[in-house]
Amino acid sequence: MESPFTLPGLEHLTPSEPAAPRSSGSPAAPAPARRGPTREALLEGLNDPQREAVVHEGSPLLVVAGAGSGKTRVLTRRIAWLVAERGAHPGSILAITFTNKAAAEMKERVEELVGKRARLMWVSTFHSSCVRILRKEADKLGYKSSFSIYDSADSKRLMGLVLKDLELDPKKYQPNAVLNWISDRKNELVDVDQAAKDAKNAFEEAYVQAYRSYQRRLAEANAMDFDDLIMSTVHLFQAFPDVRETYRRRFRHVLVDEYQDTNHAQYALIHQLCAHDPEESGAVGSGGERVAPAELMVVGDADQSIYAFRGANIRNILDFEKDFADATSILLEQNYRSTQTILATANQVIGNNKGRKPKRLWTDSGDGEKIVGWVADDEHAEARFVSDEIDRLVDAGHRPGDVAVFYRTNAQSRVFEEIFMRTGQPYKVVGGVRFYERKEVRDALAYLRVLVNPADEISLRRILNTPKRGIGDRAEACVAAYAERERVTFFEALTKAHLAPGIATRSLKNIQGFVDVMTEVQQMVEADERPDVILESILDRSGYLAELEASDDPQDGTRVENLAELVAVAREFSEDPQAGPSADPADVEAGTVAPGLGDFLERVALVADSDQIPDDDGDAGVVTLMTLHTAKGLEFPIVFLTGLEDGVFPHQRALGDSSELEEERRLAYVGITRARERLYVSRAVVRSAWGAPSHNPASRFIDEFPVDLVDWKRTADAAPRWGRPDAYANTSTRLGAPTDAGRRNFSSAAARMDAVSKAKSAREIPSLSPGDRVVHDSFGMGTVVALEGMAEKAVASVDFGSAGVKRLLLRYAPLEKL
DNA sequence: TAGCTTTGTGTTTTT
DNA sequence: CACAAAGCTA
Repeated sequence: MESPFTLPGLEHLTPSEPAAPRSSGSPAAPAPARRGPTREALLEGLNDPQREAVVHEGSPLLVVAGAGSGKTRVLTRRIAWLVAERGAHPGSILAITFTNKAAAEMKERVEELVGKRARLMWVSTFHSSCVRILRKEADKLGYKSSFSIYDSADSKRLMGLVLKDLELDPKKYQPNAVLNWISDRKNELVDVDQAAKDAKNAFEEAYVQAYRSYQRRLAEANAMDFDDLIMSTVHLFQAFPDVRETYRRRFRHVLVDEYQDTNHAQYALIHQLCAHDPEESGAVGSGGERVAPAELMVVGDADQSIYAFRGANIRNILDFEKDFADATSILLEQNYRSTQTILATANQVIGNNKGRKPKRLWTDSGDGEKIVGWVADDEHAEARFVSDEIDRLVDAGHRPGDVAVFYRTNAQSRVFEEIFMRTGQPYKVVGGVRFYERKEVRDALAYLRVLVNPADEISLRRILNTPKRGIGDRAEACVAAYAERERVTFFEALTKAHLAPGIATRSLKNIQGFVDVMTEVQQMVEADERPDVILESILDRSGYLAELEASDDPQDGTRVENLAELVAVAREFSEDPQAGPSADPADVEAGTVAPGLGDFLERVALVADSDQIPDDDGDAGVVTLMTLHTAKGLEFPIVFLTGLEDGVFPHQRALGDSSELEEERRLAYVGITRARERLYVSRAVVRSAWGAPSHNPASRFIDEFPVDLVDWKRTADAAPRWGRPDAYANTSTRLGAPTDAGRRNFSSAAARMDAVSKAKSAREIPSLSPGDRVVHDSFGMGTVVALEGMAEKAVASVDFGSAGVKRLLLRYAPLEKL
């Protein structure tokens, strides 16, 4: 079965090559005499079910892997096993992971086991794999191989244009709502025509119209959105059975991680590659020789399914045995990560979900510490508790790098950042505002995208007048109208702007200048110049960099720095021959595809979380902050689970819906099971959102914790009723004051009052000069970089480090000189 | 056309 | 509250 029949694109490769010597620090067994690791080495340290999963052959396999049960180990060992023991060609292995980080990690670990031939495997996310396929087969779908990938911001812009064109009431049809609807369709593989048939009312018909127009414009722009990447690949396989056959033939082993998070489209893709061909059993011989389906192994845990909101369908994992004939299941329940106390808590919490398959994690490593609980008066006090506790832990010999702080929503990170900044505790926020989402970075990337794909209208319009070059809305509209009328791309219309009616001569000249720069730099692209060189060149020649440098707004200074960083990223990419996630590794090896600008853009589009990889060793002194969603797949010796309040976690939106509530509970399960040794849980009695304080009851999940396993060091009873006159007493007095009874939004009106009175009473305008250190209530410590305006109108620009440079009106800003 | 002011919108989570 | 988009004026 593993005989090396011809693999597309792999003919030139020798199927076996000696494994690279392992580094001495490798945890695996010592180097074996024959090539690759020994059987014993590959199975060493595995328990029975793990071993069974590694060596299983012949039928589709579902591995139900509880949290911390060593599933990554099983996956990597199995891949190594396939290569070393069963003679599988690395190029015939497709391993799908949920994040790029997981993919990189898995690749590395397999490479440690079997050597550098592992590089021929496809180990990537669904999206990256699909892009690889689509780039090769783009022409069959009417696309060019250079198609752009639109992220949600691009999609939103495009949808804005679409809705305007269709003259739909912007109040009733908001871009995001329409896009979510379309995304749902795409995840269910419902194309425009099918959606049209399904439309039940005028409202949905309007959505369909938007869907149709949106798809048309995407195609015209030679662009796909995230969901298209999966859906189009499935459609490609459906419409071109021979193409599908090629990939079925190629991928003899398919492994899918985090299977519980797959949506219908992803399921369909796997099914097409790995299920028995339905046509095959019916009319035998009609299609000539058919290849037996690939061996499939999926790994997942229904209890960790936390992406239903994004279309993930737990059904996929629950029904695996029905979907794939003769499937085998293996259950991994032994946990190698956490203490029994932590596991018992996790088990009990998740046990409140209905209709799940029974599973109980256990460990033989002992009970460990009790869980520590804390009820704080407000979110600042909660953060202070976390900070104090970390200090204590560090004094006791723990490393800050062993500590993670989890919260439900990104916004909650602020108070922690604030306190850590104040105490000087280094920290790292994973996720949140991303490098690649900053304006200047997006602008730069838009330039690059247009260079690669001039049809990309959204990117083109973004940069047309950025930097300001005197091409206004009016001129842009004229060009757009001309493009529409002549049925040419927007870029083409720009080159022929002189033919478009109604454009001012001045605008025309500016347009020509822009077009000239773009076409000139395009020649660099065609000459396969390095991405970093092209980037520097376009930043320079477009005048973008010059505008930022000439600006006296200190924020633009950080923008320049960010662009420099982007150039550095591009340079690193250009110099890494293994870089392009887009290219088939087989092609890269053969030297047929060199990573170019297109590959760089793809890396940026699909690997946008590259800066959030928490290294194991690099950051021993740095506390990690992240949302619970981001935490999935990670582990930390010490975990703080914060904001355990009804309305925060579980989230407000989930409170009324039992299935959403169950998803929140799974999220809690994920959070709890990240902890290796110690788990802290905390909540705040009062939490301010939008500047309006709200009083949240304890999270219902807290009631689901085993009572005797949690040691509440502080409870709600300790809440201040007497003693110091503190903020809450004041707040409630103000809230209770009837003066504002006529206002619509009672609490936010009170909050506004609060802000005003603070500013009036306590605030004296601090006299500052550049270089002064200051503290801001929410941004923390910063350095004054510039001052403008006088007295009441004085504005300071303050560099808050990771929070960026802010311009603050001193009259109101909660700023204190140090 | 550009800069300023006003208005509105968002806080789930991500490829 | 903070930011983006839209609207208005010079």
